[in-house]
Amino acid sequence: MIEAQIYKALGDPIRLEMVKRLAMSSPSSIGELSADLAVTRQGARKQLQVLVNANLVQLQQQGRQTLVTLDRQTLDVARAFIAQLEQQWDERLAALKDFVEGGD
Amino acid sequence: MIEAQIYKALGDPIRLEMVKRLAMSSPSSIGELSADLAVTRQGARKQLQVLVNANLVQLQQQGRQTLVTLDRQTLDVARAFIAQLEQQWDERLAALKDFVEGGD
DNA sequence: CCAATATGCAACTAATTGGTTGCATATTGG
DNA sequence: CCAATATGCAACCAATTAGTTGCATATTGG
Repeated sequence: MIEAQIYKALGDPIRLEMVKRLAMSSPSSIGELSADLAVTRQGARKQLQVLVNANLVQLQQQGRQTLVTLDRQTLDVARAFIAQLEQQWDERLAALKDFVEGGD
Repeated sequence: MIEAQIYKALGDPIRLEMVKRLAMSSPSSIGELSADLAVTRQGARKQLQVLVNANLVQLQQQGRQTLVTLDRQTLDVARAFIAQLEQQWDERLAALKDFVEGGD
């Protein structure tokens, strides 16, 4: 279940906030991304690493700061998987409806 | 961050497997849903409760068994939120491209 | 009626996660 | 050059989660 790790990474308010910030302004430095959260810089850094491990973001050194870039492809995997579940659900529902309505 | 709880619930292989099964055959009984997983029935039941708490599924008593139904609306919230992030990303990217290309 | 079925609840342990503090190190503006 | 900036790494503690075992209870087919 490759996708599980992605959802797990998104399943935390701090990490989701980081992803939201990146959607608005990517790349950001780790410092920017960690500002004004409810945790220390090092706490935020550990959360960021979870996003890195899930391939939701990528890091790139730049002088004394590190830039964080959102990985759109991984977001897409997450979205597409849910869309697929929904499609299966819808198809089954339609089939059931046909069956119930019978020869109408 | 209401969505975080939903992703967190999806962020586990056992729970994601349950959701996948439900997309194929909902409603299922708790027993069916818990069969052939790598954990005991009670272990599976605890995982199922996480899905209930995130409103991803609903329970409904039926005689001696309990039926589990997938909640499509909640899946939709999860999918739509990611889609929105992607859209923001795309818009920013387009704006940046326009800026770089300047008066072309 | 009663054994088999389907499930629930609680206590407990082990593993993982979330967060902190303390210290080290590389880069850079003035 | 050097103080300020931006970051990393490791040890540690607290809280949450994952999973188990053991036992209780309601429903139902024969």
